[in-house]
Amino acid sequence: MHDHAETHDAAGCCGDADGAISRAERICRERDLQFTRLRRDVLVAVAGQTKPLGAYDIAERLSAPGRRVAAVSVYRALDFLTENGLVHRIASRNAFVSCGHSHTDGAGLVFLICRNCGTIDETTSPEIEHQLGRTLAKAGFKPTSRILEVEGECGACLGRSAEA
Amino acid sequence: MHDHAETHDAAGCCGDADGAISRAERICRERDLQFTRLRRDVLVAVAGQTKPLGAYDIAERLSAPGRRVAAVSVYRALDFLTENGLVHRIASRNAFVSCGHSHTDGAGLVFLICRNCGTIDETTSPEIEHQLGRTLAKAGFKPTSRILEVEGECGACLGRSAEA
DNA sequence: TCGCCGAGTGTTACAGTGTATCACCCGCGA
DNA sequence: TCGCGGGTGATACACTGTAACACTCGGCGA
Repeated sequence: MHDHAETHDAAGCCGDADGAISRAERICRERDLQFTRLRRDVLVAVAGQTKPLGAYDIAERLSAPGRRVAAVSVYRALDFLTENGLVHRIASRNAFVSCGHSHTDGAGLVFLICRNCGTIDETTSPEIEHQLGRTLAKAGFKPTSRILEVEGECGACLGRSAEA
Repeated sequence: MHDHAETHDAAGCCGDADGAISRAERICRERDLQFTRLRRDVLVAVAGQTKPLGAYDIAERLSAPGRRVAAVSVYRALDFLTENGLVHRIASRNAFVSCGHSHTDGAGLVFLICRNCGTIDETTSPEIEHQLGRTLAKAGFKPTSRILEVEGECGACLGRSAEA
């Protein structure tokens, strides 16, 4: 897992990598999929961050003197993880974040990307999902996937700039 | 302009390149910006399509035996055009489409991307915009820009597959 | 008129992102 | 034991985007 696993095992300090891992294990067991070492490592790398990581960043992090992880392998692992809803791709950044919500599809997922600190937050809004459904129906469009990403300044950064 | 300009000058046949051009000319006049040949050519190339074009596609289209247009130049023109709301970037495709709506920012722009035929449509939904505003406010997030892209099957393709 | 300046463009080089392809390993069932 | 399929390693390559510098051209003040 990671270096200071003993000092905490709940959510918190690092994007809750442990939680993501156990969720992944459960999902793979349920769907009869392999949760291999590479896939686990990639998920840990992504989950240990609130900022999005590029595939090449991940490859670099996982590579050590003894082991070289090529970007291709990372992409394959990321494909697997995104297909199973464990990580999300941030289209506007060409980067990936681990999924916080154990999320029911169609929850109206919104990504909040902070211009200032680079942190990515997720929210959901059933109302947006509902309105979007109406809009699509009116347009005669049958959706298979959607992305909603908002860039701006997060609450924490707003607070910091206000007090300065 | 384009080859058969006389046969029509309204909307229609080719994504309404002419309309886009005249809108661009007006905007540049209003804002005291230069609507140069390169910028016009790039806009024409993009506006003549309902499918999104990559920057390199555009460069290729604009290049002719006598003139070579480098991708860099296209990127610069695209930056200019997107800044002024004349074209939009489709983040999920790394590609660009011309903007149909003479659009007031904050209209709740939605891109509908057809999996099947590749066509991109725009709609707007003030209701979504409204809900999104509420959601962001609740999260304490101050937005500067947003993207909402939906992938799926467009009405035309649904019709075609139904009749088959 | 001369020279400067700034915007736009051309050009080269390069960094970052993503995919195709083939080889290899390894577990598993026939 | 053999073959098979999924996962991985490795190389090569295509596509996307940016940095840096040179050049042109029009405007403007000395």
